[in-house]
Amino acid sequence: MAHWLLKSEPSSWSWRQQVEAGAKGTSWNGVRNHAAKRNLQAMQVGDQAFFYHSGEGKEIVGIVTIAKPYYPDPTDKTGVFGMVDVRAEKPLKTPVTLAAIKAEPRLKNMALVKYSRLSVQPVSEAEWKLVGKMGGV
DNA sequence: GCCAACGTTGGC
DNA sequence: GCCAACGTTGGC
Repeated sequence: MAHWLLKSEPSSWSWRQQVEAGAKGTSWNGVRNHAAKRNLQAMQVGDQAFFYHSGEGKEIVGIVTIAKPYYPDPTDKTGVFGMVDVRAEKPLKTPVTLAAIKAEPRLKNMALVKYSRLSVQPVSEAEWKLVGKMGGV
């Protein structure tokens, strides 16, 4: 099972809204970047992803599960981009901040640090475990 | 096909 | 509010 990281500005879509969406989940739409698209396409149902708040917070706040694999994004008129469905799994007991990630040498290769603008990122098994531990999961 | 200009993202 | 990174656009 692969792991991922999804970024969102809380002002447009927050962890709280994701939780309130409940078990049915919601579509992760609006991705308009080809590298991010490739990651979305690689996702499988049951994969888990960190939910990261950019801008306000700058921290990983929760874990979501992929509920539906890649399908066309109706908000994209060009038809080039797609999306997946995700549902909130659980919050981190302690949010893991970007500062904490940057301060941890074993996380220096995380995409979040190296490719900060990429909105859908892969997370390695080692990174997933360590960040989970830091977050009290 | 190159590259300058421009827009967007997101950390600081 | 600034600016670096980076993707996209458009002139040549």
